[in-house]
Amino acid sequence: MEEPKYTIKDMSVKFNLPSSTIRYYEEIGLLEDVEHLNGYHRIYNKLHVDRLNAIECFKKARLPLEEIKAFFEYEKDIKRNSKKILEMMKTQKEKTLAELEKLKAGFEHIEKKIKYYS
Amino acid sequence: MEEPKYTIKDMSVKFNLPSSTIRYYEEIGLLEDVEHLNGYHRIYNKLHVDRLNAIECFKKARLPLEEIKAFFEYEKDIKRNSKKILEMMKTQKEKTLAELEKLKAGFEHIEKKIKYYS
DNA sequence: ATACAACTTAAAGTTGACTTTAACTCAATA
DNA sequence: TATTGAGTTAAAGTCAACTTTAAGTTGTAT
Repeated sequence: MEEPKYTIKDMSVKFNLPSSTIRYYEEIGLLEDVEHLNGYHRIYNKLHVDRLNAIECFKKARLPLEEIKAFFEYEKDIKRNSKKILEMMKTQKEKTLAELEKLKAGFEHIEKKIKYYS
Repeated sequence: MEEPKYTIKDMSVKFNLPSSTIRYYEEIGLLEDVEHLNGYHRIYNKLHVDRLNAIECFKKARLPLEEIKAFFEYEKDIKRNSKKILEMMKTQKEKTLAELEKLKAGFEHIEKKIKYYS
């Protein structure tokens, strides 16, 4: 079975991201080893799909792209870096939790306004 | 009883915001009618404290400052605008809810990583 | 063969929410 | 009275995360 390949348009549709953003992620090193057909058109594979999925997850948790990139760098040598990764994720867990609390508080403020103006 | 007055430093401490940010909020019209002592030093009152509290709540719900400003504008004529305000708040409720869902999903992704690397 | 849509690059521009800078003013303390 | 620390203004700068632009390339449909 052939490995599935994707054009930038495929990826753009799959992830609902503009092509320019996908190119930008490559430029800043978030997407690596992108094949260029005839040294020109980009071709993506399953690894890139997985990578973009992970990026989207981390984005939801509000990790800055630089942090996400660092994570992938560490992941290249898990043996050496698993402790560092764990530390990083735990730090991020706290931050995300704090964000969640703030957002919940904000949500309740909005709900109060809705009650008041109903 | 005298109405309590606050310097910009008081407000900065009270809200844990840099003075420059408080000045900036005035500049973009989020804080209004700020008294200037001798036409110079800013003096804030209870209304400004209330206003900044509301701003902080809306910020937690991730309303852009422009939206927050629009809300305060509408609030100046509640009779005329209560319907508009309600609509605005309901729209925002949906957005904030969507944000909450995304953040929760992100949080779970982080938790998975922590389990994996523990 | 040619037109055309879709892709490419590098560089510059955008957005929101501040922050910093420089030059100045005022009030309080030594 | 002189200095100092806090506050002021307008304007420019910063930052992350993109987006747009301009000029060029390539594959496909006529």
